[in-house]
Amino acid sequence: MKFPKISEAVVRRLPMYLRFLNELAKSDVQTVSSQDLGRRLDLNPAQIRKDLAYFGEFGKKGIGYDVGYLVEKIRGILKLDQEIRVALVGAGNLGQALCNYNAYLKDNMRISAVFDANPNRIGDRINQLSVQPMEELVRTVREQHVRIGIITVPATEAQRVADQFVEAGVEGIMNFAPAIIKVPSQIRVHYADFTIELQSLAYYLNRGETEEEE
Amino acid sequence: MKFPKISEAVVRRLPMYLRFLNELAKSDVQTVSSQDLGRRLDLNPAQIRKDLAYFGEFGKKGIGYDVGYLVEKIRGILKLDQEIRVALVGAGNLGQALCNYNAYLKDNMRISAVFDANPNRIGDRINQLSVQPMEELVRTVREQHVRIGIITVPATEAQRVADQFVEAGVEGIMNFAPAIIKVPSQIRVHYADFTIELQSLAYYLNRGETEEEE
DNA sequence: TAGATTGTTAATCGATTAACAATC
DNA sequence: TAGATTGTTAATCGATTAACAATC
Repeated sequence: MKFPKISEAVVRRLPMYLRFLNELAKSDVQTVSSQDLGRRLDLNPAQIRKDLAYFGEFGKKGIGYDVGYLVEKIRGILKLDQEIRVALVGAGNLGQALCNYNAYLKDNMRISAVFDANPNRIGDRINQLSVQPMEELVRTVREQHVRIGIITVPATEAQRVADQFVEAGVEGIMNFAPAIIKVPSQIRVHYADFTIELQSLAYYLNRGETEEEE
Repeated sequence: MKFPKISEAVVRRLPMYLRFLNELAKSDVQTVSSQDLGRRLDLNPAQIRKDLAYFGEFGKKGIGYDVGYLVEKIRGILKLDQEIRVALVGAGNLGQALCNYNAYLKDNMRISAVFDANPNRIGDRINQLSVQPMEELVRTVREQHVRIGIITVPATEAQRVADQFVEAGVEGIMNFAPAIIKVPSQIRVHYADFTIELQSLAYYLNRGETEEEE
């Protein structure tokens, strides 16, 4: 199941398709066309067909795509047909939020360990999990076959945590800290950088506007 | 200060430049070249020069860019030279995390009001702010001249909250809920969709790998 | 059969990169 | 002056969209 060189843009659309398809499945919709998908997701139908066609012929001409079948296929492509273990470092507000989201991530991703550098937090229970000290990270991650590491620590600590994850052998890192981290090239890093999102949003505000109707 | 049609990609790089420039300024670095920036941010220097040139001639040939001057310019472009008020709806884990981040967003964005639909949370204090009931959203947002709304509620409630923000006159919305929201076209929506980021990360994992050295 | 919709090729559009004259 | 680096034009690359034959 090897695929050609797929662009990042394509890969990032797959989870969007999946989410909508899951909604459709829940509503017992059997079939969906690229036009339906496009209307809902604000995408060009041709783009959707092209995206899917990179991975196989999932549709039927004249009919569209079988919802259940397409869900299975996309899950397979994204490797969500197996459980993927995740570890999180930084049990602060954001880290706790993500742990509790666990339900949300249910789509076969599971946070299976939480770590923190603050001794006061060690042993705290977050959504079934007990917060562990940093010293146990490498061993635990290896033992549990954790494949993705989530970083929710201050920017100054991000690189250090990333190094530990790398040492422990994770394959991907999701970094919420506002910092660029350096890792070996075979390890994939995705950023969730809230500040950048918010600052770029500011660009689109209307200039000035401090004067108001009183 | 009106600019030509700038692509989203360019706008999203500006905050990255800003962040690194701020670091340089703190280290008392006077001057930076597009090559320095590119090395650090993993971008092509030509791209950086081109990005900046959309907005003016900020550099000196043979020298580079003055760090302090460029910081001021980018802040102006992003409209961060004025305080931008932000309101947040959903005082759950994630909402609280973002409120406490307030320090981080200090770059002239300030969360000035927090709302929640849960009666038990009304009046709770989060980082100086008292959680208000949804009924007060429209009035408060108008009074405080809030320009950006942050949504951190469950997906099922996201559209309802967005509608309220729109009614109250915000100019931009930052949506953390895993749901697409519909708003009038003059209102800008940015998504911070953690699930999509994580699922697309899974794509890049190595297939299979459940068998391990034991 | 007529209508709908896919998969795919070709056309278009836009973004990134290279190259270089201008100049500090 | 020689070396460095910008701003900008031209070349390249890649992604999106249009179009349409195949076919359910």
